[in-house]
Amino acid sequence: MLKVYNTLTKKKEEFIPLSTDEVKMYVCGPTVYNLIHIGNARPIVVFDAFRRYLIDQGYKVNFVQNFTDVDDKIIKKANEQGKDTSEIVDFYIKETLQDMENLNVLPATANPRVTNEMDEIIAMIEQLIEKGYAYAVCGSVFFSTDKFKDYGKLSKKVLEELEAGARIEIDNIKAHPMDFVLWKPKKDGEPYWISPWGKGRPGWHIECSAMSKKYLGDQIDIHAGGEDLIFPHHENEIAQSEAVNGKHYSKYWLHNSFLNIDNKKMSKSLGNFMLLRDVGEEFGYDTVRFFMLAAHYRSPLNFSDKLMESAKASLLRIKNCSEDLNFVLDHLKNESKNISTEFTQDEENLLTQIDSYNTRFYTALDDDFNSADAISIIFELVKTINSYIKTGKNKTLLLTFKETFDHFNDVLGLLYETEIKASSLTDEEILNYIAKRSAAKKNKDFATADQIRTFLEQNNIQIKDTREGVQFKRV
RNA sequence: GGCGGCAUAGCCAAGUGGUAAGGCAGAGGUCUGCAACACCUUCACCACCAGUUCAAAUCUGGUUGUCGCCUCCA
Repeated sequence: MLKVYNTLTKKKEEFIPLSTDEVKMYVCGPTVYNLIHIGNARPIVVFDAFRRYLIDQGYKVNFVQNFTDVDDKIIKKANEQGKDTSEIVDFYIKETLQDMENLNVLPATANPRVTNEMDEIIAMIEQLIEKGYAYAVCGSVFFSTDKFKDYGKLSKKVLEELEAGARIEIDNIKAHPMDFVLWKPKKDGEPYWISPWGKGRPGWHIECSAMSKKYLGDQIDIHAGGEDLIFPHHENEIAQSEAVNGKHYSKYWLHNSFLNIDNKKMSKSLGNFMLLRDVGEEFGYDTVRFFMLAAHYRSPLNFSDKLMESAKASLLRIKNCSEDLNFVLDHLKNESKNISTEFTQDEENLLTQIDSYNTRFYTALDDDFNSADAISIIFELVKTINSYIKTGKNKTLLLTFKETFDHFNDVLGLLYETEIKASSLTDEEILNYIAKRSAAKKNKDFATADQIRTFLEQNNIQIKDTREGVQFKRV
């Protein structure tokens, strides 16, 4: 039974979707004015893995992630570079989608862009005005926070206290200091759309409410994003959506904790961010993915080169196991005499062990998606497999190992083909060198043997001596 | 000022009432021509104080430290 921590109730709750076989999930996407940083990558990775788990549980997941493609920072960047905003936006959306692919993120069911959804956004604002939740002043439209009685239910904030906060600028065209903007009037040099209130563009919060409504309907199962979005973004979304639809909006609100750098929040505005692109190229995107899933999504996670090195070494252990297992199975194909059909007592015990790994793996993920705990089970399985393949040859058991191991890795999306550095050598050439090295070893000409090994390593080929022969892989 | 999170080995990180998963790094060993990979062994009284309990890292109160939200932010 899956339980998730719901920010709305501050409790772990049993996950029961609105419909028995489908889950509607909305994750707030990035504002596209730069390549995404590794902090942006955390919700992307974590909620992708969560989605995979739901799929594994038999749900069809309708997964929507938007791109915010109209925003002050985008306009600023366009002006700086003397380009049209659409040019900036198209470029960064393309690059962000590439980053997601590099992270082995499943494509979303829909990736709506704000600028394509203006009709829905304007229509929603009109309805808010009609229902008395919003008012227009001087080309702006504001949401009237004190009209929505549940305002603050997600962030547990009380209007009066927010009002007392010193950091809120008093804007005298607003009826209430906490009212937030739904539509802002056009300024010089800014892109604009025509609305009943004049030329302008939408406020940030209404965009997600409108896109979520259009692509998923009035009610959704899961709304997810970074914890900093709880207030005001998600709080305002609830106000807008529930005011218009008259229904409870999202059943579960999931928020990931931050990825910090030097124990400080990383953000575009603080300027202490690292681009996913750079980190991914240096340590491998699969390492980034592993790193993020190796901690619980609601725990703060610190980032450093040292930690990435460590994560890379950890992941290598899983990769090596996968390769060794495949190698042994491959080897067994050509060698029928070694295939035993009877299980020894030890092998029977291992089958029981696999069952227990399965149970523990699912128990971990059922408990608020504890991917860190689940990964620890993978490592236990790795150890068991590594021990067995040293001597064990039972094909049925080996296949059971493989099935379980691959399944665990698939649920988290952990092992996938990453870009392989081109080597000028063909497989045939490599095998040739390996044969030469083996011959040299046989003649105790170790100098030549080592020379060949070094040569191959320089060409990004790693070789490994095993009982069954020499393995190689491109790295 | 208001609200919230966190504090577990050298590092990272699970565990939320019955005497501490897992990974990296380290040490010793097996394997190897040497290495890499792998395997075996080894490595924590859980920030501090008080309390509840037969029993607490785990619950309660307090202290200290730390991070975040209240403003664009994943």
